[in-house]
Amino acid sequence: MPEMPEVEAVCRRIRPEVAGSIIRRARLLRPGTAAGPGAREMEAWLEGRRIGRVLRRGKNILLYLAGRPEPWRALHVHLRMTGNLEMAPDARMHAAAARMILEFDGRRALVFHDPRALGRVRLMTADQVRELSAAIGPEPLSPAFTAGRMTEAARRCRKAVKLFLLDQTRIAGIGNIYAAEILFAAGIHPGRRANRLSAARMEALHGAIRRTMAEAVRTAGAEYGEPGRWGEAEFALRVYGREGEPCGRCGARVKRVRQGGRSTYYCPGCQR
DNA sequence: CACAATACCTGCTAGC
DNA sequence: TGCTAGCAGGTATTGT
Repeated sequence: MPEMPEVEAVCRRIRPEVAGSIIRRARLLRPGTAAGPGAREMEAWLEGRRIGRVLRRGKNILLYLAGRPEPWRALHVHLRMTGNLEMAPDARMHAAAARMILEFDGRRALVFHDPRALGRVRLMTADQVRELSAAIGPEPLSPAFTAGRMTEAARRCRKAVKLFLLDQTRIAGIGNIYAAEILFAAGIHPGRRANRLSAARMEALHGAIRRTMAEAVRTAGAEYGEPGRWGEAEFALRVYGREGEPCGRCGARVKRVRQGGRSTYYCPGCQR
């Protein structure tokens, strides 16, 4: 489910409780959830560690763990489609979909919950964290993400612009919903080739990415008093999930097409 | 290399 | 009511 704005909201929500806490006990409740080396090994390394910073890069969550005497590591969490991280007041109280539990002092725990079990956790060395970050494109809300830099990336991509937006190596954090909303905001047809957009459209696309993602971060964050909800109620979706409904701007029926095996929604009147 | 298709999982719902 | 096909906000892997 979560795209960058929802992942950011998860980080903001758990950070005050998690940062500075010591992991008394780590439990991986499903073998496949731990990517790479064994789950038992990972649990053993985690126990007794203090969590430092809680950072996000694209859709990736990194919980930094003090090493001493060995070098620090980070617990990398990817929520994929249905994952979520939540604080539980009591580690014994968790749903069937709990995949990892990090128990802190006095029963408090951070629970990785993931019904569909596509999410992954992995212990990373400093080098692996650097590699991960280097493999991902710029954060859309960072100063580094300029119209110029985006245009350069797009010029090298012959795919449909919708698929360009979803490619994490080019821009970090955009997913299926916001890609559709961004293209609606920019007035660009999702099937246009990324490398063939005019300079004016590159500017429009860049602006739409920044505005849409900024708005989504605000709305996803605003809603986070309510655990388990993903911000869909606050952010006004104009095309996503609205197949057959009239476009709020021009009245044409919203269309759904398949791109890269996934649904794309767009307004044939507004997006050319 | 770039790109497309498929695999990975479970749960929900629209339609019969 | 009960079944099933189709779909779900992501990405690693495999194939062309």
